Amino acid sequence: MDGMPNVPAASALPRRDQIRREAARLFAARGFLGVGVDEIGKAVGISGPGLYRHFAGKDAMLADLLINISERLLDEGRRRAGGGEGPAATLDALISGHVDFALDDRDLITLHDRELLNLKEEDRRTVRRLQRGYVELWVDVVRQAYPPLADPAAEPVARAAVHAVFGLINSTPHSLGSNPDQGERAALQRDGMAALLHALAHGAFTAAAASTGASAEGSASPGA
Amino acid sequence: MDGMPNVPAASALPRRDQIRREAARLFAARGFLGVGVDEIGKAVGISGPGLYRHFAGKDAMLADLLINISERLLDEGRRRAGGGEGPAATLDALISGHVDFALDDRDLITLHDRELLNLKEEDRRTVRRLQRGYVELWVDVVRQAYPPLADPAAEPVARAAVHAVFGLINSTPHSLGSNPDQGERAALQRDGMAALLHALAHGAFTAAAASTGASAEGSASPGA
DNA sequence: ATCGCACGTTAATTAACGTTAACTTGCGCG
DNA sequence: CGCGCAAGTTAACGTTAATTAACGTGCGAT
Repeated sequence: MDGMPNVPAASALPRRDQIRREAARLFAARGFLGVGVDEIGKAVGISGPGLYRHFAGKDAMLADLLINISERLLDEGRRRAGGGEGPAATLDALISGHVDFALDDRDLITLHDRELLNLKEEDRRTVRRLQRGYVELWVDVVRQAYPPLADPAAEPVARAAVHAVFGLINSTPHSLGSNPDQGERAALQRDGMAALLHALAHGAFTAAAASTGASAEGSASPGA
Repeated sequence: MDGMPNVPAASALPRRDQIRREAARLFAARGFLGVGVDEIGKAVGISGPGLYRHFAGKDAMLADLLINISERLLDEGRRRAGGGEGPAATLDALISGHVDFALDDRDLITLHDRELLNLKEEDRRTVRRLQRGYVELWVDVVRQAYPPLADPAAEPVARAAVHAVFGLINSTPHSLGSNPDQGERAALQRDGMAALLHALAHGAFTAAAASTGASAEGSASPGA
């Protein structure tokens, strides 16, 4: 237990990470319960139970993926929120970060809200805590960027709008063409999609703020 | 084969529909592969294989649910699109229809884009054809309502925006409080959420149109 | 050289699940 | 009355999947 002679840190891609990537791809494509461990093994060149040298079990792979993505989202979000710029620029940074994530880690974003129910209670709580932190981060920034949403009564509106914008940005997997060679019909390229999603998110928040300023923004307003 | 003496049409809720509802609830909660037929049976008061008197198999239940929801969406969409009003009013009608659907049939909306991969090839093609028709309906109306999007080069933008707005509206299951008695924190009531989603969708489309009018809207625009 | 461990392999174990078989029951109708 | 069928029941079957056991192999360090 002296140095670290056994750690293959110099290897191009550690087996563990290779498994992570393939597992994410397969889980995203066919669902956690829809892929067997043998299939994951085959995807990384080893077969079946050999995976158990690297992960405690199939559940542990999913937990690793979901916890890691949630942590990365939250960390990067905190980093961008701490940029010391104005609320508007901060919100832009948050949006860009999330858009990049959705475009570059499509598999993980898909898993992130599709497979939460396949986690054991403890891991699910962990992920949910991280997700909640991330949402709160956004809610705070959005309310600073749009004064009408800063009203205490508008807090549920801001929160719902944040969730909705997540759904908007995460819609990418459904609309982006799969193969890069030829668009299935004529899909947008990555950067165009990023710009569009950014604009859409902005438009949604602007509309949320505008809708709040008008009539009843509180809890129960009967009638039209 | 004379009249129809055997059809229990007068019953309060035909067994078949009861199964549909419970299966949708369970599938949405824990995934198609995550619930067993015994569990579905127990939910409707019969046990296990008794379901096979009403459906050809578990696959058939999911297919029934997904095809039905896709048909309902498309039919209602066509109905609202044929209202003979202006493009703006038509788009409003489409949005309202989809919002109602997302709020009132949350389970089905969840299944709609979560469980498509668990269908057999033929059923999957059927559902995809219906979904595609629904998307085309929206794309046409959106492009009429927002002239900048009518430009042929902006067609991919319009399509992506439609997908994104679907993701936005369908985010409801994640953000709406589950139990009606007491909001888990302080969630929006149904009508408030409907109004908000409507406004957000509008804002997103407006932003899409605005973003198109400005710079390069074509395929590849290098640089910033 | 050889000990020991990281990393795999294949075979066995166990549990769960979808589906089918064989059998019951209650009710409408000639 | 008693036929016949819709609608269930429980038991059995066959498959599949996750996990564990038992067993190899190559290499780095003493």
